[in-house]
Order: sequence, then C-alpha cells, then structure tokens
Amino acid sequence: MDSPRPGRVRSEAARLAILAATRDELAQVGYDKLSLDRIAAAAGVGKATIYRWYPSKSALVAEGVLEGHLFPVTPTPRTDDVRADIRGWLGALGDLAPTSEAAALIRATAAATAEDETVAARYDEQVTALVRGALGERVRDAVAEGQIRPDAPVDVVVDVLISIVLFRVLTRQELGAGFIDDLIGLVLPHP
Amino acid sequence: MDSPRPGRVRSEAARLAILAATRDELAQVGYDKLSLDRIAAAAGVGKATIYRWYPSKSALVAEGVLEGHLFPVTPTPRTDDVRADIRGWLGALGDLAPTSEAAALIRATAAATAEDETVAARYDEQVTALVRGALGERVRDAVAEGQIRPDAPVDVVVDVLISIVLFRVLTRQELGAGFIDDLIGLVLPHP
Amino acid sequence: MDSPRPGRVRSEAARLAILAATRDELAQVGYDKLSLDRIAAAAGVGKATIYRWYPSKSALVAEGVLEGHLFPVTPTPRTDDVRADIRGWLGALGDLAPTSEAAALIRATAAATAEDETVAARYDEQVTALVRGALGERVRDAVAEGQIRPDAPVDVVVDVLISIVLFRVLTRQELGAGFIDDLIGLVLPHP
Amino acid sequence: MDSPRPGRVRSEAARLAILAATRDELAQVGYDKLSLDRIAAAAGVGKATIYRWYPSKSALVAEGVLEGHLFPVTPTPRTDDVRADIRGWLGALGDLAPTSEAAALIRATAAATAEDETVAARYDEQVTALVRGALGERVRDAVAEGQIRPDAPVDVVVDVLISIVLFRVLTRQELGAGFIDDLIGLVLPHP
DNA sequence: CAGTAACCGAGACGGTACGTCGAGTCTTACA
DNA sequence: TGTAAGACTCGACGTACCGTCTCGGTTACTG
Repeated sequence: MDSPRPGRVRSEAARLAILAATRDELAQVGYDKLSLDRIAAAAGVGKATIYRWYPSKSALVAEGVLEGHLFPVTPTPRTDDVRADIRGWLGALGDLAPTSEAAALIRATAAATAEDETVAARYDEQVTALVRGALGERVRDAVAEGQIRPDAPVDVVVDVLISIVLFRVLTRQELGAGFIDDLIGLVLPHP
Repeated sequence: MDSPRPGRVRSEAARLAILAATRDELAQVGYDKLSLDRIAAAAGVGKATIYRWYPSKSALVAEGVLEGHLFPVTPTPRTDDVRADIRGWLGALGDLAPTSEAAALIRATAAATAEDETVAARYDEQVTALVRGALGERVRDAVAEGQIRPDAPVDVVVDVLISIVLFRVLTRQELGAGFIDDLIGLVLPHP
Repeated sequence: MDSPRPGRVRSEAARLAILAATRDELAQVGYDKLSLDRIAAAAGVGKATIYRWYPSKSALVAEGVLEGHLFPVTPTPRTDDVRADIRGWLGALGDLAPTSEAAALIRATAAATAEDETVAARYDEQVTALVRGALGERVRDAVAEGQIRPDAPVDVVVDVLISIVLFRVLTRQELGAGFIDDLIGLVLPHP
Repeated sequence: MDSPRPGRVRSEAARLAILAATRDELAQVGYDKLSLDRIAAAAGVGKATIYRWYPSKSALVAEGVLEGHLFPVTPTPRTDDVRADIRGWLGALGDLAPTSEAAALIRATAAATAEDETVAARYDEQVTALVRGALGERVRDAVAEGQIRPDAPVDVVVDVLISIVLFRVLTRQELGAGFIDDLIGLVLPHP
C-alpha cells in the first residue's frame, strides 16, 4: 500500500510570482503605496498565500531583498587600475536616470529600510555586505599592489562610496564625471 | 499692488498646530504610517483644513521641511581646529540613538524624500543646502588657513559627510569614534 | 417713538435669488441631496446670508413652500360640469411625466415633509389648504347645484383627491384616464 | 447547473445585522440623516461590507423593504362585515401616534421612495402589492357577497385607502373615527 | 453729511459622513 | 493540506457639506 501523505506541496511558481510582482510594484509605485491586493492579483495568487509565508508587508520586501530579486548589484569588472574600476562602478550607477526602474527600486528599498528595522537588518546583511565585500576586496588588493596609500581605511572608503551613491539616488541628483573624479581623488589617495 | 482676497484669513494657529502634529506623528510612526486623520485630531483641526493647504501627504511633509520644523540641523560650534569642529558635528549626530526621536525624524524625512520627488526638491533646498552652506564655509576657511590641502574638493567633502550621516541613520548603525576619526583623516587631508 | 433700526436693509434681490436657486436645486437633485453650498453659489450669495434668515435647510424649504415658489398649484378652470372640471385637474397632474421638473418638485416637497415636522406644518397651511379650499369650493357648489349627492362628505372627497395625486407622483405611476374616470365615479357620487 | 462560486460565502449574520441596524436608524433619524457609518458601527460590521452588497443608501433601504423588515404591514383580521374589517385596518393605522416608531418608518420609507426611483419600484412590488392584494381580495369577496355595489372599481378603492393612510402619516395628521366612517361610506358603496 | 450699525460676498474654520481602498484574517471549494 | 477566490473587520483615504466664524466692503438711517 502507498503511504497516504495528504497535503499539497508548496508551489514554487507561486513564490517566484509573488516576488516578481512585488519587485514590479516596488519599482512602479514605491514602498509607501505598495498594495498586497495588487501584488496578489498580478501574481495570480490568493492573498492568504502571501500571508502564509510573510507576516507583513515589510517582511515581504525584506524577503525580496534577501533573495536578491530586488536590488541589482552591479558587479565590478576588474582591470589593472583600481581607480578606473571604481570610476566604472560609480559611472554605471551614476548613469541611472532618476526615473529609471532601477533607481526607483533603490529608493523604494531605502524607504523600506527607513520605515522598518527588520528590513534594515536584512538590507545590511544581504545587500550592503555584498557590495562592501566586493568593493573592499578590490580596494584591499589595490593597497597591496601599492596603488593606494597603505594606511587608507578601506572600510571607511567603501562606506563612503556606498553612502554617496545612495544619497544621490535618494535626492535624485546626477552623479557627474567631475564629481566622481574628485571623489576618487579624495578617498583613494595615492601612496 | 496685491489686493487682499476677500473671505476669512488663514488661521496661523491652525497652520502651526498642523505642522507640530505632523512632526510628532512623523517621529512616532514614520512617513509610511502617517495618518492625516490622527494629525487632524491631534491638531484639533478639521481634515479639510489640511487638504485645503496641502494637496497630499508628501506636500505636508515638504512644507514641514521648508519651515524647518522637522529637521533639527545641529549648528556647528566653531573653534580653531577644523577637524575638532567636524568631529564634534559628526559626534553629535552619531550619538543619536537609533531609537531617538531625532533619528526617527531623519528616517521619516528620508522615506518621504525617496517616495516623492517634490519632497526631494524641498529637502535639498531647505535642509541639505543649509548644512552644505555651513559645513562648506567651515571647510573653505580651513583650506584658506592652511589646515587642509589646498586642492581638496570642498563640495565633495561636504557631500560625503552628509551622505555618511544619512546612511548611518537609515541603516541604524552607530557612528563610532574610530570610524569618525578615520573618515576625517580621509576626507580632510593635511597639506 | 419707535425708530426703525439703523443699518443696511435686507436685500430683496438676494432673498429671491436664494428661493429661486433652492427651487432649482430641489427639482434637480431632491431634498436629500440639497446642498446649501451649491444654492449659495448659484444664487451668488454668501452662505451666511442664507443662515441669517433660515435657521436650517428644512426651514429654507419651508419658506420656499410658504412663498409659493416651490409648488405649482394648478388652478382649476371652471365649467358647468363638476366632473369635467375635476377630470381636467386630475388629468393635468396625471400628464406630468414622472421625470418632469414639477413632479420632481412635488416629490422633493413630500420628502421634506416626511423628514421635518415644521415643513409638514407649513406644507399643510400653505399648499394643502389652498388646494383644499379651491377644490372644496368647487365640489360644494356642485352639491348645491344638485350634481352631487347632498350627503357626500366634501372634505373627505377633497382629501382623497389630493392623496391619490401625491401617491401616484411619489410612486411614479401614471394616472390614466380609466383610473381617473373610475375615481370620479367613486368619490363624486350622483344624487 | 449553477456552479457555486469559490470563496467565502456571504455572512447571513452580517446581512441581518445590517438590515436590523438600518431599520433602527431609519426609525430614529429618518432617511435624510441616515448614516452608514452609524449603521455599520451598530451592526458590528465594516462599512465595506455594506457597500459590497448595496451600491447606495437607497439600495440598502430598498433591500430592507424587499425583506419586509422595514414596513409593518398590519394584517387584516377578517369578519363577516367588510366595513368593520376595513374600519379596523384604518383604525389600527390611524392610532399610530405621529411620533411612533412605525409612523417614523413609514415616513422614512416615503422619503426614500420620493428620492430614489429604484426604491419606488421595490416599494411598489413588495409593500404596496401586498397590501393591494390583501385589501383587494377582501373587497372583492364583499362584492361577491353583495355587501358592496357590484360595479365598484375595486382597484381604485384599494388605492384610495392606501393613499389616504400614507398622506395622513406624511402630514402627521390624525386619522379620526369620523373621517374613517365618512371615507368608508364614500368608497365602499352599498348596493 | 459724517457715523455707525446691520447688511453683503467670500471663504476658512471644526466637524461628520461619504464612498473607496488596503491590511490582515477567515472560510469556502477544489486539487 | 496548499491554493485561488473572495468575504470579513478595521481604519485611513481624499471629498463634500454642514453650520459657524471672520474678513473687507456696502448701504441707508441717524445724530
């Protein structure tokens, strides 16, 4: 006889549809006006299915952050020149139009971070830590290679870079080439 | 000549009560959960009186920013040593407990900035510009006095300082003395 | 001696404009949705001017009734035949389309009467009494002329006629020729 | 076959609570001042639940009429004497104090009928038709038994009776014994 | 003929209720 | 037992009126 194991298995399709719909909603209307009714409808999912796994709106956003579905962390291509690399990374983010979907996502995530402490914790673990790791490694290598003054406080440098990007996106200001050059000159000091 | 419009004049008492109640609400529950019903009740004001003057929740917050009722910009006391001055300013902001009312206000304002473009513009004009002006003047004087390397990009330095403070408040991370020292060493280079 | 008080005299133009606008509003949207804001705007009058003279919405409607501006009491043309006269009066009211402005006014007045006791009293004095007087005189004359059975209860006959008209207008039913003929045969009995 | 729609079924308890609260409100404050907020609170029901099923205030009243929860149609006890029966029915309604809850309900329903066409239709189907049916049957039987002149227009007689009652309740006039006797003598003619 | 007092328009005020929408929970039928 | 559908309570939204209250300005009688 078969062992009757009643119960339907969790639908992975539903889970992914929920996260995708959440990301779309976030980008389009922001965190404040996020509607779980709309997300459920767009994902073709019952509202209860969302609440079965995410206890609240902010938990859903946090989970999206955790999954990496929300925040497009641009990888840093690597060359021999650390300043060119960082300039490329900043430039890519700086080229984001303030009206672009990616910028809207960043702003929505920032709003969620401001509103909810658990989202802030998730954001820090899953997004900031990744960027910090990647940038930090690149800068540390550059220090080892002698491109940067050996006493440069690498963690502070990385935090400054992240902060500046976030600030510019939040306030919808451009991140111009001149500003980037000055910034690199300031925080990546020659030996 | 501007002819005074007929009708009863706007009540200044109501205006101030609304802004005060808005500030309280913002600090207590954040931008996302702001309730105009509650604000109106707390201010002893009809809801229509709020909507008569502010077309939306974000406009109300923007007006609060404009009036300077929301954001407590700590003035920079001035000594002979620019690094001590900046260290004092950063330290005062760094001492804000993440749970303090002032920190909650900053986070709420940041959320409003992220959600709404017009708030972002107001924020930039009325808050960032003030801080930028005060810090910029201090740093420029220091450059003139020879405390800082003459080719330091003052505007970038100031933006970095503001960004870092905002980022730390948003992510609810402490702004420790070590971090502050490293930061000052990095962005206020000796000649 | 009794000297008339100084000060500006009441504006008759404003008074008439208010009553006219009230009548228009009543016919268009009914008593329930009557808006004093709209009436004031339509009459080119300040809201306070209305409230200076009428303590409430229902008082305004009552005053309109009193002035005879609201209810078009169709006069009864008189011939030798009382049944033809009454048939003519009923027919004129019966021809009112349920969507006509006059029918809407009657319904609005009925609603006001139902809602407010003072309006009911005014309605009775100023409208019902008029119709009762005119119809009653006509029927009494007919009794005297021998067209109607002498023991017919004239007041009851008149009340029946008024009631039937009001009921039909309220329920938006037609007042057909057959019904009218049967009604006249019933309540205007031959000697 | 009607396939049952998915989803939670409509709560009968909520439906009945809404109708009961509506009846109470109608009797207390009348149609004009009906407050759906108050009804929802009294019924222990969310406002949206009311609006889910009734598109407007008048539709809610219409449904109440349909359910027979609003209008207490006094049944006609039957004896051998049609005039005594009708006199009893009129007397029962005539004894309603103008301030009684039942009279207030009738007035409120009349106001709703005047304001809204769909309520008028419902009222006609569900209330007038019932009374018309019961009274009509009684009168027709009396005609067959020879108590009333055979050519009496029964439908008109019944409409006259209903109209008179409504008119008296609307205008808050008493329905005295003398008036009732005269009325019966007029509309229920002996053979 | 200047004062002055009641009038007027306009419109802001504190409230109440509207009809809609969203959050988070619960209850169906189905798979 | 998980799922889509959808009804439920609660509470906020932004709008419309209510009835009251200033405003500046306009008559028209009075001293």
